Amino acid sequence: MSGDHGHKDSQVDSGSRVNDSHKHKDKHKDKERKHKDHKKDKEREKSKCSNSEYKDFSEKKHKDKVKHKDGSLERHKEKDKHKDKEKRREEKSKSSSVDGKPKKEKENGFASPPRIKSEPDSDDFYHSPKHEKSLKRERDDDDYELKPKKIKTENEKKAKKRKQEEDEDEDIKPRKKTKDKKGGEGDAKKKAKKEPEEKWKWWEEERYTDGSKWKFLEHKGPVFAPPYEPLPSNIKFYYDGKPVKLSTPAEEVATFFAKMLDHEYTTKDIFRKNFFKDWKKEMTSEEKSKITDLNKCNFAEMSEYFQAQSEARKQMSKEEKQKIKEENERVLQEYGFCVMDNHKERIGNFRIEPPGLFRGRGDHPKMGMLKRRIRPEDIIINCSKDSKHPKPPPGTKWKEVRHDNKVTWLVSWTENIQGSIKYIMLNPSSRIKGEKDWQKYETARRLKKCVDRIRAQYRDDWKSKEMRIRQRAVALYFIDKLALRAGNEKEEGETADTVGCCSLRVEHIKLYPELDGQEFVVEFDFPGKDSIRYYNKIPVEKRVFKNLQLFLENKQPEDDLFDRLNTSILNKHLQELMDGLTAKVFRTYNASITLQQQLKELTSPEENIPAKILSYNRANRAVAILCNHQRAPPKTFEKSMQNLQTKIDAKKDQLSEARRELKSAKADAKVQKDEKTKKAVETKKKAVQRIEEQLMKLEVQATDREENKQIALGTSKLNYLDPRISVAWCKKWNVPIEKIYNKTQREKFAWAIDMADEDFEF
DNA sequence: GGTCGCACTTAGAAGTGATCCA
DNA sequence: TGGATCACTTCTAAGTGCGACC
Repeated sequence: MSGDHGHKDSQVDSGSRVNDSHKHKDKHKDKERKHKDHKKDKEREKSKCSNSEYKDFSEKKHKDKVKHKDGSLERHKEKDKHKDKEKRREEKSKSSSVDGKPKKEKENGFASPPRIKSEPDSDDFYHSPKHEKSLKRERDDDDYELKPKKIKTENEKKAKKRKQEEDEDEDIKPRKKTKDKKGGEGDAKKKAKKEPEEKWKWWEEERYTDGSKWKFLEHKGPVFAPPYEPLPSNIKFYYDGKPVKLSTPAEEVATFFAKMLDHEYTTKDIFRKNFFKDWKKEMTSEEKSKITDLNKCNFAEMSEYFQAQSEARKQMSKEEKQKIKEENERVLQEYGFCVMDNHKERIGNFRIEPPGLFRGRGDHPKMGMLKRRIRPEDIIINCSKDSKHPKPPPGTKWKEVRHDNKVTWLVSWTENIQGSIKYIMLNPSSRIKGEKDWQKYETARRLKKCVDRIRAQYRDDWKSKEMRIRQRAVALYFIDKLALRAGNEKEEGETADTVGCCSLRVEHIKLYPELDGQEFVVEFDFPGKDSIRYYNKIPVEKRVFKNLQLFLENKQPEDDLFDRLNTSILNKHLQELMDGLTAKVFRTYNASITLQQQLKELTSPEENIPAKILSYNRANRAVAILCNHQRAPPKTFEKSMQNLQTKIDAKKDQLSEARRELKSAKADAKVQKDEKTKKAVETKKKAVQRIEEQLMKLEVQATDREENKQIALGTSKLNYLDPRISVAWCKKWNVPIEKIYNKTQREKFAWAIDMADEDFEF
């Protein structure tokens, strides 16, 4: 079968990974040293491959890497770069307009021009007075894969829904007496009553095919961070043992540090250095001359004050808490929704990020820098011309109001740490996100149809005369087999040193002709996204192994493993193999196909619902391991395991006691032979059975928790697993969908829940 | 053809609040 | 009833990949 690519052997069972925030030597890197052997290398390759295509690429790479050599220029360059970016953005905004000719957009299978249809009014809609015309769109008939299923009649649908609810009830009834956890089915039923009956089924409608994302967009703009509230006068900051009254801007930045005092960050040298540098920029000249050493600063009183405040918040009365809740709800109702093409849609993040200290992951060179406060003057608003534009706070103005319907964001601003753009976008349950998600899984399903051909091709390419093709083929093999990320090149000194497949360096792999009884083993050990360690030992095919040996020849540890390859070359090649194919599609495909296979393998028809859910979680876990989705073990992990073990021990004692009682009851019954003692035996028997079941449950829970210690299931569930596989599985085995997806997840995957039947095949 | 900016997805951590249990 | 625990939500960093531009 196309989907089977040995994942189970290579990673699913790989128990050797460790979650370890990767500590990185500051090896990275003297660029000249890094490439000092390239000339030699190139000559070697020339003689081996008699290939001319490869030769310029490494030179180019070399040139690029040298260009930021002078660290002293970085800040100026950064400033200039930001200015440059801003300028370009401004120019772009001038030229970008909904009225302009739409640029060609490649949308897999989205190909026909839109046509506005009339749509009946509904409570779900939220009309703008300026926008009365309806915006239903037309679908292309050729669009087979993404074609929504035939719309059922209302009666059919209701009957089916009722039937489903009845079926679910059957499952739910016996467990109703037991715990009714949040997100559990009982709860879900209660909540379902509150949810509006009819949700907008965007997946049954036509899609835009001209590259536009919307025709009408209206929103209230962002919610800004609350202004800084100065500390009470009795809370002091001390320098060198003496109290120092700070100016308000300096005090505000000091509080950012004080709030993080308990965090490991504040012990890190880079963090402290960056913080102090940026803090000084906020100080008055007098403060600057007085406060010269961070080690002499004492933030303890501030820190205690914030801790006390946090404690006080926890201790607030019910009424006070309720008041805050209501206020939050009011803000949500006002700012948390927008109107996009006649539908009220939830916004994902409508609050502007508050100022604070930058928390980069891993050994981030910029950690501790001051994330400045974002003001209305930094904000670009995106909405439609004919909408009611959001108003800036009194006395301020927006940087710009733009009407670009080729993008999905509502608000954007440029952050000051990396100079990148931040956005306010819609919630995952929105049409715009859902369509994209659906499309992603359809692309992955198309890969399924041609993956055998692609695999045959890259295996063939392992023998190519051209080094660049061999490298491409080996890299693709890793991306496919190990679900590695593409590995874009990164600007040095700007971010933590992390890599993906194409950016692997020699130091990240070790080759073993034989290891633990296996031939041709490759050991990977590198910091991946978010500086999460990827550690894996896998046996590979001989030809891959030989190729890797060749790639490593005459290279230094800090040299690129694939020096003839980058993500752009790889993706260009993939695009030729299949329309819309990129490196990340392999991750989606392999994750989804693994889930489907594992579910088939692990689900036993005779199992009860909890056992089936355990099987589902195990299948999900197999994918999480494949994708290396790790988490730091919860701080309370050891303790909670200990508590669970105590419970298990107590339950075991209880079981022994119950068994003893049963034995003695049996003995009594033997002697007395009356109804009363017989009944007592039955009661004791039942008690033993019940305790045995409880014990088993606790033991399963312990196993599950232990297996999940360092594995995060959520990421794969939300981003890589085609939800239709899970929905079909639930329908097939009568498992309530609420057991697999919580409310938010059900909203995100509403399209899949509605359209997938039990016989859906990825 | 390469570089860079932009738009968007993917990611783990932190924060919050509901539920459990002594 | 209140503290502990855990599921869920929010936050925002860190990736990918496309396309404009030089």
